[in-house]
Amino acid sequence: MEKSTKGSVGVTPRQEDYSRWYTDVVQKADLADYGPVRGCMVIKPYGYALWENIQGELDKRFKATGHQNAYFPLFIPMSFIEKEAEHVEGFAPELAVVTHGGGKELEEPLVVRPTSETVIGHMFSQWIQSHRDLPLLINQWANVVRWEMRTRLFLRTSEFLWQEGHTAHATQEEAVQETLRMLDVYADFAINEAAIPVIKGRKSDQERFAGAVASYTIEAMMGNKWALQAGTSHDLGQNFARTFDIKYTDEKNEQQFCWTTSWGMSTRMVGAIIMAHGDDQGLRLPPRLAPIQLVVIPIYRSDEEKKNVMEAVLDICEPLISVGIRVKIDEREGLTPGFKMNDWEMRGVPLRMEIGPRDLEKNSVMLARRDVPGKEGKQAVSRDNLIPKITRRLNLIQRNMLMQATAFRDENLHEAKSYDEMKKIVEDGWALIWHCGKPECEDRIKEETKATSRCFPLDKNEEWNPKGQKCTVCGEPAFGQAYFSRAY
RNA sequence: CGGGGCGUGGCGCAGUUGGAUAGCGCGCUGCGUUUGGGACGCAGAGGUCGCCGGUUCGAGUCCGGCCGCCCCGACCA
Repeated sequence: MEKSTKGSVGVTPRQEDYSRWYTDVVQKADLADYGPVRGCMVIKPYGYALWENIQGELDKRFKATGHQNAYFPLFIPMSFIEKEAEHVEGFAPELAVVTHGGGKELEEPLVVRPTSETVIGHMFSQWIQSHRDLPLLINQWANVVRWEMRTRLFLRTSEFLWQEGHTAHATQEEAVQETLRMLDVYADFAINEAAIPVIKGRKSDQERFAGAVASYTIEAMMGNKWALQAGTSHDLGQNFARTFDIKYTDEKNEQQFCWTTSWGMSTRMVGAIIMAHGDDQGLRLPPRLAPIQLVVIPIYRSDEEKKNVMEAVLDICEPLISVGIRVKIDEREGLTPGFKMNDWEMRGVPLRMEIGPRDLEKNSVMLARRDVPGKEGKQAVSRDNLIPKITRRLNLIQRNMLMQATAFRDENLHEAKSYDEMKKIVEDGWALIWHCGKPECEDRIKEETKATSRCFPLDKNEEWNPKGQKCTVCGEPAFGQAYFSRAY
């Protein structure tokens, strides 16, 4: 009972202070640390390993859908950013600008990329000549910088890591299709790898990417019922094609502007995983992304016991490792098994195996699930056929975490028939309303309730601007049904 | 940038109206006993008290000025 506050282990309970809980988890689970520069974080090995797993799964999906990786420069001429009117306006306040190089003032300031539509557009215009060059499907893994006022580890830092996909197409249909296809890729990744049940939707004009025709998003619900935008996909129309002169010659030998898209997912996803799954014991990682899937805790008293136990541990682990299960043996000396159990729970390892003298006698091991707290999640299993037993459990945990998160989300989605009803709902959940999509209306809602429009969910909107539906808040014709909630 | 708070070993803090060698918990090092849900004993290491200046016989403590951080508000993956 008096365990969660002892020493350097244990986190602030979520109910007491959710932000502090989050910060505690990030630091105590050893994911990240604060860097010397305001708003910049250091991603520690454990956190980076998680990011690498995220990268791996996404990258696989990008390749499978025909995209190729490339790399574009960090520095962008200021003039590039200024070319697209809405784009500058959107990004101007958060640009980091380099004015000096080699001890001299530069003729033209360089912007540290906040995103790469402009440079990539510039290059695309040189690479694309003919319809035979299309579609051009490019992705880059990179860091970007957006000067932020208030920062939080993983969720909003001045520098962050992400991937940005950039594609050019011959037709609008194809570009729209690409935008939605990549949204599906993100949703598939979130649901099946991260075990986060996201809602796919379209952003309001207010929330739309600066320079896009339409922005799509996957929205996830965090443990405090706030929303987190976990990935975005943008239909850029011909906006960037026109400003950067991305043209191709069609079959009739006529010049046409391309239709472009861009889409991104960032290290913010790590924050989403923490907040969608974490509990008062700390982090809970979905097995498919967890850097360590199975942690093994040897238990022994004497040197004699230690020798026997360690022998069994290696014996048991070798085949598991050889089939690709990510196993960690906790051989640290001078720490009790109890401490180690709590420590690895804090770090979110999905499955734990305890091996001690009693297990050797019975030719068994103890398995404990992170997603089922306490004794209930613990089970002695025989040493025979451990590979399928462990694989099965990891799959179960993965599925269970998705189920838990889905149940939690669904409990907190509510339709609101009136503005008053909506006000109540968004205090502690997401409200679905008919919404006009007008910035003035959204501003008012935000002012009065602190909630913002998250998205017009695709599965609840067969068509935009349906006849006869009125905005629940202002009474103007509705663009569609939209979720509103507090958001990160 | 506005409001609130805070800077003291790695972390969290205490330090009274100025007073002696700056203390406590956790962590860290060594040794021993422990080890199936956050072990214990003993012995150690580690601090220009954010920075600069001032008042004073004497400043962690008082005054002034900087710097940095955290929380709350307007922008954002």
